[in-house]
Amino acid sequence: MAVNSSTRDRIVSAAAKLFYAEGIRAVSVDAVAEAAGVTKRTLYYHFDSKDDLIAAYLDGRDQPNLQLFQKWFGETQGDVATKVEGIFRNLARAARHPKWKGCGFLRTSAELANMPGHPAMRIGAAHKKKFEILLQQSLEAEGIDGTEVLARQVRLLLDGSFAVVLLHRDPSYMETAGMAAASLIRSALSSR
Amino acid sequence: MAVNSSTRDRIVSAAAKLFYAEGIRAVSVDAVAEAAGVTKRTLYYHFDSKDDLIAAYLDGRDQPNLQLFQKWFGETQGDVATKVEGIFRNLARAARHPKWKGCGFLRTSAELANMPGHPAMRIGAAHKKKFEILLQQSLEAEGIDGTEVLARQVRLLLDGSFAVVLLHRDPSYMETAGMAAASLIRSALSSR
DNA sequence: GTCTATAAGCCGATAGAC
DNA sequence: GTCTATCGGCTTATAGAC
Repeated sequence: MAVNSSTRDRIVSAAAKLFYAEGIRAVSVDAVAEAAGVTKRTLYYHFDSKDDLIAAYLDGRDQPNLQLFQKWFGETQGDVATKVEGIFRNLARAARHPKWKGCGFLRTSAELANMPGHPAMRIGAAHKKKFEILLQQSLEAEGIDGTEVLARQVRLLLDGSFAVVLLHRDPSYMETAGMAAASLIRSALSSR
Repeated sequence: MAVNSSTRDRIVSAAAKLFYAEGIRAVSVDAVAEAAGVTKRTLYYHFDSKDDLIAAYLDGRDQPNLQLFQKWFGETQGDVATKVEGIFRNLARAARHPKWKGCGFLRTSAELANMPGHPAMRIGAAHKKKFEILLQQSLEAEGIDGTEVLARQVRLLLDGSFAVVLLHRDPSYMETAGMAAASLIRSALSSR
């Protein structure tokens, strides 16, 4: 029979909360199991290893995060530069929440930098690439040239703002990044 | 009498190599002591705690890193936009080295995100701020307006490229970031 | 599928000798 | 200032019962 998926989901949910709040290597499998209300043995029934659990954590964040960015882009009124700037403005608002701890994908990749082939690295890279492609498609719809490079640059500003704000705890950097992104997009718009 | 500083230096040097290569929490105090050729008790004579050692590691990287950036900026021929782009080009070259693992300051801040008041966070923030100020001064010398915002934007692109290249292992993002930085600077130059 | 119990070893940090 | 020896606790992961 199929596994009890609600137990698995509870474990992933507890892992996500703890890994994001404390960091991957700072959180033990014991702590995840306890937070999920299961024994460690049950956790190891559903996941082969802690590495497997880390991968499941990031995999579960992929679609929700992308949808949030799309929501922020879609609900901002204005041209495409303003809509992209809206992503950064919303991100700055999110970063002011006391529980905000940067980007889980980037923080995990920083922590697992000594394991380049780790499944979590592959999932993180794919997630970020999807964001880039969504961005590129939005830019392309405006008839802009060189959208691949432009989408990469906006994405560099986005990930830069995650890193910088995590270090300084000053979300205004996200608004600065949004201005830079809008400026780069407007340069491309004006040379159509 | 003064402590034997060469022993201390050997410990910091061993810590730097290991923390950068493997990550902070992945490296034990035992491993650092062994790599430095001292016992753990000697290490704890020179440092109060592992946290103290982490701070010493980052503190030791502050000036060398800043001087490297200044060297790359200074040796690149051209206007200030081209010179800044030179930093990114040199960084891309460095990132192609197999031992490159991103920015030690950013990776440490990602790993210690759950300890905002950690001495290492303060040292990292100060280091990055110094880079921003050096950049701002170079831009100001060209008679550019709004150099504070511009220096922040270039720095966001720099730290973004550290994060992105660490995840994708594709140093070409650094050249893309350098193009964006040069583009933003040229916009400011042309409106003098 | 979930439990209790435990393996086997590593963790940061310390006591006390010299 | 550096050593040997060790503390108490936590680490990932597994054995075997139900």
